[in-house]
Amino acid sequence: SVKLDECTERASESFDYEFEGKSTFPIPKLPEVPEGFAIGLIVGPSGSGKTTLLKQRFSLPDELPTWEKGKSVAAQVKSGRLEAVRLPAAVGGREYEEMSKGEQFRANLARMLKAGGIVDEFTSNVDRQCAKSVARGVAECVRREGIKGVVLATCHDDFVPWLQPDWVFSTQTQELLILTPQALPDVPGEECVAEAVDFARPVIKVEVLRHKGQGMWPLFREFHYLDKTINKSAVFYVAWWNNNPIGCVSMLGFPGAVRQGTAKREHRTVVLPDYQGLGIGTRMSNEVIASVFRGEGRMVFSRTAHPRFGTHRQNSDQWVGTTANLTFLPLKGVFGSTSRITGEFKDSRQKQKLRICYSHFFVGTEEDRKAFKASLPDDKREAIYDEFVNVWSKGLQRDTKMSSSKQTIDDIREKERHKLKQKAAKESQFGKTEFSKGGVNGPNKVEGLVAFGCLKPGKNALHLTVKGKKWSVDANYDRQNSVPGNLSFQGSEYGDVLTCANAVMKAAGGAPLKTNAQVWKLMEQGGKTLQDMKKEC
DNA sequence: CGCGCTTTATGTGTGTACCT
DNA sequence: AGGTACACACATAAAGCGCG
Repeated sequence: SVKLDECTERASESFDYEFEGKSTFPIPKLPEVPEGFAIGLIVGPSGSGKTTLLKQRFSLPDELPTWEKGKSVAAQVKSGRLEAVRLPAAVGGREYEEMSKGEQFRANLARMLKAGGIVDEFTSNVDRQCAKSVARGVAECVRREGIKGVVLATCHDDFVPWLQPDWVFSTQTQELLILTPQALPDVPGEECVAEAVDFARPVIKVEVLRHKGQGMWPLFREFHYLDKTINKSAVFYVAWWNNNPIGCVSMLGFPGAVRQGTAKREHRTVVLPDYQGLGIGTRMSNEVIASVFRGEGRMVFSRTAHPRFGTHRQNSDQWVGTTANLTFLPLKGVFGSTSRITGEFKDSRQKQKLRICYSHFFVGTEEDRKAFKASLPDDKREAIYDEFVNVWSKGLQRDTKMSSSKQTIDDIREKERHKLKQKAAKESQFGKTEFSKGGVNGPNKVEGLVAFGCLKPGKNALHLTVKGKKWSVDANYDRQNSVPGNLSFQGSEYGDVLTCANAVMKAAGGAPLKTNAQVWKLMEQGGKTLQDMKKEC
């Protein structure tokens, strides 16, 4: 627990992360390790519980070893230890305080090479070549002297072959690997020089590959900022840096009669915490989206609540806003699907309703668009491309309008919150409704609210019996004064009546009802059952 | 192997509220 | 009365998975 101050609040806000001053996280569970082991290794990313585990299971000392002033480090460690940690004699002759951080780490390591020695942040302070060399030195020393029970924790695992530990535990996958130590390999270019410092910005080469199935989602799900679910039909892409998966993107087909399988949308995008802040997320996502756009000839939509992602797209000429840009999660009305979400993810969805979300349409570069057009099916090329240009130009219009209105994100958020308040006021006036997946719980649970959007006042509505189930609506309802009248509704809501009616119409070979007006007409005929009407078809 | 289930968020069509 | 903005409901493509 920490005290909430302005800085913490601002930090949590800019990551769109709700923080109430308390954070909890599960401590990894380490199974029993082999009796009498020599070296154990705990591996996992920063913040995954390595240190906590060391404290709980292996009594990690709170303080580092103390060093006497005016006395060389070499004089305060056992013989052979400096070689083991690859500290040159010239360095070992110095006082502890005169050493660099990397050298100090190795000096402390030299002191911990004893039975039950516990070392956190193993090789964090040295370059990777040196790490391998140190690992080999430690392994040699431990084997030579028959030291038992040394446990090292680290966020690297590149030196494992040179350490040959008896077991490795991953705090990320919670897996314990029991190993049989093998002969130690030589470290190429074994001499360990002082840590090289490179101020040049490194080039990060990330490869994004399609991954069959969703087997890798569990690696990323914990780090998705809102939601841990993934759609079963999501096509999954993984970003690799060297041989490490560092992020993922998934794409879904876009539903809708209008789109007719011509569009896709982005679904889940995650960059693992250790790699965030490098601009990988937006590039990775753009790469996948551009390839779907160019190669598959699909228009691409994407909706995000993440401020960085959204802002990037707002400022990019490769994206235009859609009608849902800069709104809260659409509240599909009191009967809408979002209000029916139950179970494990209800809370995260509820929170999402209070976030400004960005919705964008990918338009790419000139070159992207050429490739997109080229990959469209011949017979529909012009039609789909026209549609693309149409959506694009509408988006541009909206963007222009939006930027000329000079509204800030805060203004929009305030406006959206106001809307929610009004909705809540209506609910408190007419009572809150309860929903289950199949519709409304029991009869009469929806009075008032159902009349808001669905039924005309003063008209007797539909009385139906379908498959033995009774449907009746008596909508004597005074809309002007917004007071629920004598409304009773058995079965379900308007949408279900429509669906139900259409099902019968379809079975009977009639035209489906398309408009509310048609449904009302149907309702006005009151007294007839759908089965009766079916006979008339 | 085939079928059914599951999931998402858009544009469109429709109705409603509010302003001038 | 007309115009604009807002609000809500609807249909739906697609891939994997469980099940028979």
